[in-house]
Amino acid sequence: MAKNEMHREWALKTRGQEESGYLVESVVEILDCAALCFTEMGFQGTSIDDVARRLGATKGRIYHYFRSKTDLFFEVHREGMRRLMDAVSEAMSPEGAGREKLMRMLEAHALTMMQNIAYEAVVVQGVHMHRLGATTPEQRASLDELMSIRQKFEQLFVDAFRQGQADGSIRPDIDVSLAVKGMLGAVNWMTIWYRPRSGESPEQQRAMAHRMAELQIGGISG
Amino acid sequence: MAKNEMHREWALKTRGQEESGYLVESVVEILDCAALCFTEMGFQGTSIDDVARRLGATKGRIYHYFRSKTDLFFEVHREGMRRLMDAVSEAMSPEGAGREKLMRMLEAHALTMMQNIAYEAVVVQGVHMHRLGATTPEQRASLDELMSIRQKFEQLFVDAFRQGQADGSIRPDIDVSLAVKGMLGAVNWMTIWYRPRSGESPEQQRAMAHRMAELQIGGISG
DNA sequence: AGTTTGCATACTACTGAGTATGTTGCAACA
DNA sequence: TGTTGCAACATACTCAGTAGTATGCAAACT
Repeated sequence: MAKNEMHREWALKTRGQEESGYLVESVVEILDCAALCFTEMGFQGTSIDDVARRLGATKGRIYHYFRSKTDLFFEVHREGMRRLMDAVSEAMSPEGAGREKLMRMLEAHALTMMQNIAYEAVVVQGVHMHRLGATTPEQRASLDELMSIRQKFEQLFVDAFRQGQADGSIRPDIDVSLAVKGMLGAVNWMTIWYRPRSGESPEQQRAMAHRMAELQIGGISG
Repeated sequence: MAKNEMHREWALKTRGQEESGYLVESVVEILDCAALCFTEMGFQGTSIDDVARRLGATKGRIYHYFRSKTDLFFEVHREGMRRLMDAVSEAMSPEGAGREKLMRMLEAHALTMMQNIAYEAVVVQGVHMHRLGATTPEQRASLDELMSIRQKFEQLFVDAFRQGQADGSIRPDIDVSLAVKGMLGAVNWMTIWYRPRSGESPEQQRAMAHRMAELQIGGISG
């Protein structure tokens, strides 16, 4: 097994029944610290030594599991996207009018952002990076893969939107792409300003996510 | 006059009647190229040599006008904020119901983003950087100043919102802060996906800005 | 004629990604 | 119970890129 496949291997494992329970811990710790560093200082602003210092370890440990800094970033990104995708997919399942479905999806999106700020801030950064000049072809390939997932993610919202227009719960005269980009932008922007307040309960978080979704669906007119 | 004051000096001059017309061009060229570089590759990812190469010049030219890379970034940011502030301030002037006023402001914001993508993408990046660990105290001071302007900017929207709630044109039961952050997030996110299409007319741009503002105000319910 | 402006050239000092090479502990044979 | 092998790191090093500086130099200004 190639080094850089270890984490993905682990991801597959935990989907099944077994857990090695040791290697896992170590890799997750690295990912968590990396997510925090990338969130606080950006990709270029974070050095591998920064991540290592935060881990209370040295570069050796990181390069033992990840081939490069870019690889590390992508794995954090991938994990963030996975959490988002899972949450939104689940919110889609109980069918209903498109408008309500879309709102549930938005709410799930917002809540996931709030509960995984570090990982999701990296995801947002990755979307930024997409337009940035590619470095190596290998990196470009990884980035393209992630953007393809991102595209599917956005498509889920577009589909729900169209369904809502079809069933009359959403105005038919709207530029779907623009509307979806607006809604997702509002939610993604949370990575900038939202930080969990100490002692904030999950109920409070859910309430905020709900209000955010409501605003994007219903507007503000009195 | 200190080196790093040259551009600000210039900004003040153009506010008056006179223009030297030579130094100005050179500095503006640098700012334009810097804005493009920072937008495409990020602050940390851009080297001074990159900006110089894009200028068809060398470092010497840049360091002749700017004390440091950070200084250059801040000046681009400052210019971007100035354009935003000007546009939104003007949109505020014709008074009216809060809802319409807020919508005009949002539209002006969106349009300015579209017409100054490079500069405004740097502004958005700067907001990101705010939470990032400060480097030198001097940089921290500049950044704090810019964030104070940013705060005033956001406050303009908050005020308009409250006015709308007072005059009944906006629902009174809304968390103002959350709503404003959502709206501004939707517009700021444009720096990610919007790129002017070749041959796109100002009318088309205005139409898109208008639709974006409309969505944030009126929602999507059918 | 001397000074300043507006750059270019050449150099320094340092950071930081990636690598090569230990070192240690556990585990599975033999 | 040695001992062999490998995983999981730590240590030490290389080397390319880069922010910033020192200096040169022609043209413009005074």
